[in-house]
Amino acid sequence: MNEPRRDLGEMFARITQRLVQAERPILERHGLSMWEYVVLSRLAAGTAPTQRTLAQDVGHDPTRLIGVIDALETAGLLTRHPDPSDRRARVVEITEQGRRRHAAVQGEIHAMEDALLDDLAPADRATLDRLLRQLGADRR
Amino acid sequence: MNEPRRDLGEMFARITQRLVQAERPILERHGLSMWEYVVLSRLAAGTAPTQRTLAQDVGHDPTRLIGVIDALETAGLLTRHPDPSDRRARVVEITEQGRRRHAAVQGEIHAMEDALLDDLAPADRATLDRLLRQLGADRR
DNA sequence: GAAGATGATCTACATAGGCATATGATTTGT
DNA sequence: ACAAATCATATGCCTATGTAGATCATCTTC
Repeated sequence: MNEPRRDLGEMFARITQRLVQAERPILERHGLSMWEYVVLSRLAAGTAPTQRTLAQDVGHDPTRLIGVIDALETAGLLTRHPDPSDRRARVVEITEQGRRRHAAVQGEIHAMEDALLDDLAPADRATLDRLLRQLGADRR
Repeated sequence: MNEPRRDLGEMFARITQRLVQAERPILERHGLSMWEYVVLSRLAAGTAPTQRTLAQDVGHDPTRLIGVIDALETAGLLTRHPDPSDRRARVVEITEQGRRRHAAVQGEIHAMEDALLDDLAPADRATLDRLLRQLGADRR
C-alpha cells in the first residue's frame, strides 16, 4: 500500500504559500511589506557592503530593491552610507530601531510557526530544521 | 553552540524557488507552462467535477484558469464536457494523451528531484516526505 | 413561476516582478 | 591619462497575478 509519489515542488510550494499567508497579517500589523521584512532579516544578520550584494542575498532585483531600501531608510529602520574605500558603493546597515522592529516581528512569526508545527514530534521538528538547512544551503 | 533560529518561511521559500527553477527547463522542453502542468497533475489524480473545484484545488484564480484549460484542451490533453446533472458545470477530464504527457514530464521532474536529494540519507528522505505530507495536509 | 444563487466566461484595472537600457559617479586596468 | 568596468539610480516594457464587475445559462428556493 505505497502512497503514490508526490512532487516535491508541489508540496514545498503548498507549505510555502501557507506560511506566507500566515505571515501577511503579522507584517501588516507592523507596517512592513514582505520584502522589507526580508531585507531587515538579512541586515539583522550583518551589514551589507553594497546594495547589489544585498539584492543578491535576498534574491530580489537590485533595481526594485532601491524603493524598498528608500522606504526603510525613511522609516529610520536602516541607514545608507557611502563606503569610504569605494564611494560608488553604499553600505546598508540596520539601525537600533530597525533591530527592535525586526525582533518584534520575528518573534510573532516564530510563535506562528510554533503553532503550525504544534503536532510534530520534537525529534521530527529538529530533523525538519536540519533537512531544510541542508537543502537550502548554497550550491556545493 | 546553538545555530540561530531561522524563519521557516525563508527556508521553505528558498527551496521552493530552487525547485521551480529546476522544473522550468523541463516544462519548457515539453511545451507546458507551470500552471498547465499543475492542472494536469491534479487531473491525473482524478476528474474535476467543475472548473471552480479545479481552480480551488490547484490554488489558482478561476478566471485565469480558463485560459490554461483552453490551451490544454486545444492541445488535446484534456476534455471539457457539460455535466448532464448540472449543465452549468463543465466536467474536466484528462485524455490519454494528456496522461502520457504528464507521465513523461513528471518522470523527468522526479529524476531531477532525486538528483537534488542525492546526498540525503534514505531515512532522511523518507522522513522529509512524511513531514511534507503532514504539513501540507488540509486543515484539521 | 419568479427571485436569487451558482458556474463559466469576458473585460478591465491595479499591482508586482523580471528584464533591458541609460546615466552619472567612481574605481580599476593598462 | 584614458578606456573599461562597476555601483546606484531612473525609466520603460512585458508578463503574471489579484480583483471586481458584467453577462449568460442554468439550478434552487420559495
